[in-house]
Amino acid sequence: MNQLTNIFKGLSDETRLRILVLLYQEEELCVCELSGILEVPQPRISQNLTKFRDMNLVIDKRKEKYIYYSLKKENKILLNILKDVVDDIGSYPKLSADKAKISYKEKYLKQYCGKGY
Amino acid sequence: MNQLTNIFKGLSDETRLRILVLLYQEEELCVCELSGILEVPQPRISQNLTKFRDMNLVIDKRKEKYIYYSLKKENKILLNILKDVVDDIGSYPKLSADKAKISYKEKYLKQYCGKGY
DNA sequence: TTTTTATATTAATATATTCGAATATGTTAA
DNA sequence: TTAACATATTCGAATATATTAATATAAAAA
Repeated sequence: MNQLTNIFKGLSDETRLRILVLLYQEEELCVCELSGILEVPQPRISQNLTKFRDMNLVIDKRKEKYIYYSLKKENKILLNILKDVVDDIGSYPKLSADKAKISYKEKYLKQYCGKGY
Repeated sequence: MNQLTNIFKGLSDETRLRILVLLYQEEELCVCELSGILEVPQPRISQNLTKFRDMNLVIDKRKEKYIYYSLKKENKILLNILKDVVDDIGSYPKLSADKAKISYKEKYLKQYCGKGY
């Protein structure tokens, strides 16, 4: 039950909610993409992702310079809750705006130079 | 979106989650029933219910001596989330135990003497 | 009216959270 | 190796939240 209240605590902060909603909509995102899309300083993104990892809500995978985060698919409750939110995303302009920015995510890989990742 | 993170904040505390889960499963409960079922002091129940009322998550209705609280049916997001939790209530022994105690709720109306309420 | 019961509020204190600044670590590229 | 970049960690200040005890209000019963 602590696991459950912790999930809600995770969702109770705007930045963290935005991160999780983005990860629900996009298979994986790295720290700098999240920082760029949300316009939130990198350390804050990183701190929150660390908490999520400690809570077993996300996993991380390094790909060269970048570390990509994605939701743990095993956590059904979290996925169900995020589905509830995303199903109603039209009611939340900020979440919709974040989603729109996913298409431009490469922009936030500052060193991106067409190498295919 | 603040409304949304506030809902999650509401759910992120064990006592508050238990209150909302009870109200999801039972049309209405008064303060002393909640206090008795959860074994949590009355002022704490009352304070949390006041916050819920301020957030438009519950409504209250006086019936003689007692004040009964119930969920606002308009808040679809909250109801959906509570459904997710209750659908998996078997995973949360404390929530299941609370639910079982609903049958004895009259016990917590200390002045109950068979008058039909 | 006085007492009892149910609920709400307040004040004091303890605890937790958030955020930014500074810094550290790890990786890649030159 | 050094420089540049991506990510992580630590710490302190400001703020928010939780908890308890004491007390207030309001309705019902005596």
